Amino acid sequence: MAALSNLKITNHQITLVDQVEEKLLDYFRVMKLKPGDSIPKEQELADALGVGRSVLREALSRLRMFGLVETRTRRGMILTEPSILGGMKRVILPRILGDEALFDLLGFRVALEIGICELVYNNLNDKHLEDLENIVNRGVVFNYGEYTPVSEYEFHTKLYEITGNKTIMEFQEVIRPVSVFLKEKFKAYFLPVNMEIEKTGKRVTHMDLLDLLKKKDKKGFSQAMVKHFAPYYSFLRKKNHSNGNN
Amino acid sequence: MAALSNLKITNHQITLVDQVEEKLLDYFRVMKLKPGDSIPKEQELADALGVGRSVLREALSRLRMFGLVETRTRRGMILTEPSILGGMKRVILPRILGDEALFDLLGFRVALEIGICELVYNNLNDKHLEDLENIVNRGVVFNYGEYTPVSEYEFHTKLYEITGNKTIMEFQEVIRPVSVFLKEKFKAYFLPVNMEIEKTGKRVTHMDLLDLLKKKDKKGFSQAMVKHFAPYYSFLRKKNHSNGNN
DNA sequence: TTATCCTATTTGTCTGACAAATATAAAATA
DNA sequence: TATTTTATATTTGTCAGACAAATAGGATAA
Repeated sequence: MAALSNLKITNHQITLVDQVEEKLLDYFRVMKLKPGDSIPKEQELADALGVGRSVLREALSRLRMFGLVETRTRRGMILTEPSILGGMKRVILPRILGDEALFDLLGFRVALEIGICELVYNNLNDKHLEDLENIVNRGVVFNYGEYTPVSEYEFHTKLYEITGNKTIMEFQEVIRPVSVFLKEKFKAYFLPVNMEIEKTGKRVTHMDLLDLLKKKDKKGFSQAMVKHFAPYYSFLRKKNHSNGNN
Repeated sequence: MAALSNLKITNHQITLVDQVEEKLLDYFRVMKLKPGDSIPKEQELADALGVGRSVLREALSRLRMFGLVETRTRRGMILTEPSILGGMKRVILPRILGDEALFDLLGFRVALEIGICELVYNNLNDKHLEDLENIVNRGVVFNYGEYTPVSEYEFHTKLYEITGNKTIMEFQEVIRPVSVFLKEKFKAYFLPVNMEIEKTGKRVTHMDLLDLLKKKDKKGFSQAMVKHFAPYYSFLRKKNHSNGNN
């Protein structure tokens, strides 16, 4: 049923701070507080929860981190609208995350990028096409038909931007280091794949994608995007990569 | 260029805790620490950074929250592999997030769900088909051809599961409250849309999706998924929804 | 050699203190 | 009286010290 119930097997014992954090979030929920609403001062909260101010502050520190609460001296604390991916940003440290997590993130990114095709197509206007054209025209290919990281970045960032979805845009920024890191770490895999694609002329270029958008060919665009990401799909399908240090 | 550079305009002044948090993350990066590696004890870190132990602990509390560090009494602290979406889980509080953020999350979810089609298709095996069949067979429709939340949940969760991507699965769990909340809040929008779909016989059912998977019709499956989510797309296209309180 | 106990160390928590900032009240000025 | 300035009180940010609980590692006993 709940396939993910094993995610919360926290080995380390639950500390007071954890409990207070939970209690605070519950408090916000129960009181139906909204951004802008003020919450009691530290001492009051600490007393109400029966903990020291330091414990309360450690819990508050967590909530402050993703902008769920804001405090100004003497003015008390107010609830604010949190940054959804703010927390994620901090823990995306490719050198600390294990390969499995990194692969999952790459798969996540690729899936999302395919998934936005519909949104891109729905939102597309002439200004977007013009911008994309400029990006494609100044795009630089550096070896075996691969785009430079900057060109690649500009083009796909523009696609995200066209969706008009800020969370998706932010996600792209957060997850970029992972793609860059994996491409570098496993270049022994990607290089020959790219050479093969180049040789067989099967590459889907940014220009191709743009042309399909210009032609208002929705299905063609979606399918071309899938092809464009083919190297990643084949990479992810082979789960047993060596460490890339050969 | 950097379309998101305005994300960090933090109004509130940067506190010592924020700085220490940054310094700690830098320290991990620079020292190339990996999960399992131990880090200096609190007092040493505090002294090294020239701050009190309480400030250091507030920063550590944040890192502990996503499982980036773990501490055991007397045994010191060790780095651990963080939970990528752990932070996100905490701030997805539909009643606190604004409508724009909620819409963005819904769009994110729909895009991702469309995007996983390729991964689902790639990973699909007979056991998966059997499981899906069971889920579809015991699925319950409750009004105007709409599935009950449980049936809907089971089917789509299974699709996520087939991808074999833990981050994607976890994401589904995190974001579910948003879909549920929005569907309830804006049922005045969704109800007539669903009635219309039912009347015109254009509904793509879970059975339809399963049949396409059985037939190994990849393109058909992807396109059917887009149709299956049509109500959401049309909902998101109309940005100026009233508060749903009419 | 193995099992048990002791001690020192480290984290978790509490309390009290003070500086900095500022909302509010009080006082001074036009 | 209305407005500006000043003073006070309050609240957060930070530090320091204390102690309990847990336990690693050594000392001691079997």
